[in-house]
Amino acid sequence: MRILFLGTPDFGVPSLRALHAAGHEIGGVFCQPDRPSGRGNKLTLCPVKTAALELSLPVYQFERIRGKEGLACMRALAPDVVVTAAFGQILSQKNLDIPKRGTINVHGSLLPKYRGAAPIQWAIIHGETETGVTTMLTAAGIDTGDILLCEKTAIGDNETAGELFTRLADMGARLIVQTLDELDDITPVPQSEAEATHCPMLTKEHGRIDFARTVQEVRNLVRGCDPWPAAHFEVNGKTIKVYGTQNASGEGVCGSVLCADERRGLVVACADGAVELTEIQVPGGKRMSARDWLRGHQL
RNA sequence: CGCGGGGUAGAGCAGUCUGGUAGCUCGUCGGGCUCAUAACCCGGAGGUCGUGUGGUUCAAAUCCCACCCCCGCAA
Repeated sequence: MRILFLGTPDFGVPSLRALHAAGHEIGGVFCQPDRPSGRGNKLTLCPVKTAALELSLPVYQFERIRGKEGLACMRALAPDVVVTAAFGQILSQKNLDIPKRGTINVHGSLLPKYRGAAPIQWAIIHGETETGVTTMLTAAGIDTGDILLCEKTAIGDNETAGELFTRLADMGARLIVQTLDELDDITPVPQSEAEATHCPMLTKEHGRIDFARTVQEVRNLVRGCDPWPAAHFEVNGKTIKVYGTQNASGEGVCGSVLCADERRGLVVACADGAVELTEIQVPGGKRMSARDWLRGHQL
């Protein structure tokens, strides 16, 4: 089938590679425009573009794919199917009308739960024990289209968003290939609006740790915000990022530091107990074990 | 030329401003104490101070120059 692939960040890369490897004709890869980013504000290519160039596929970038130029470009490429994977722009009905056999999206959750921009992180933050990937026919709403296939997976007790992200991206790649293979035999199933939940795009503010919550909730936040935006809290005007935790013993006013020495580690009181922050990062410093950091610093 | 912090022993840091014998905590090795210990005491090993056949100097971790690498913010 002649496919147009729309994606921008890492999540889409395995799907793009898998479709290419499966022998599909990829008429074009669309991604967000290159933007200045990173230290020094250098112009940075997005992961999907980098992968597309490696595969010698033509890349198209539009500020608004819904715009006249974007639509014209898509039409000119005459796709059978459009595949989207974390593209980052919302398609209009005009975009959706272009491919003969429809637009299919790969999403990192078990729809209709966790519609929206950061389903993987939110699933962990909310303490879910199971998630998955879903392929669906794209409709005009955000992640509201009829479901084609889905695959479940358990979330590990200590699994971080970054780790789960990688696993789901690979699962999504297999699932999108399977979906296209079996497209004629799959009956699309409408989503249950009653069960639908929507999650917002993650911001740095979402990573702020509220020690008035339970130990488990704090630990879920840390896992779900790793590696970005990183769970963090302020002390003495410094932002300390937290990447690793474990249960600890102790009681105290929520947020109070119960101990901070290299022997006992960095322990903070929460609503129903205490949590040890085992891996941290301070501004300008590397990620390191809290005990290492405490050898040379005081809190 | 977006803003900023940093590279010193296996780990984490101080020392740099004000140039003058390389320090601290931990780990490690050996010994001691203890019913015992991640406790305590004594002793030891371990460093081209990011790189430079760079500059200044009687003397450079420290001042000057160039380069490499790591990281935070902002996007």
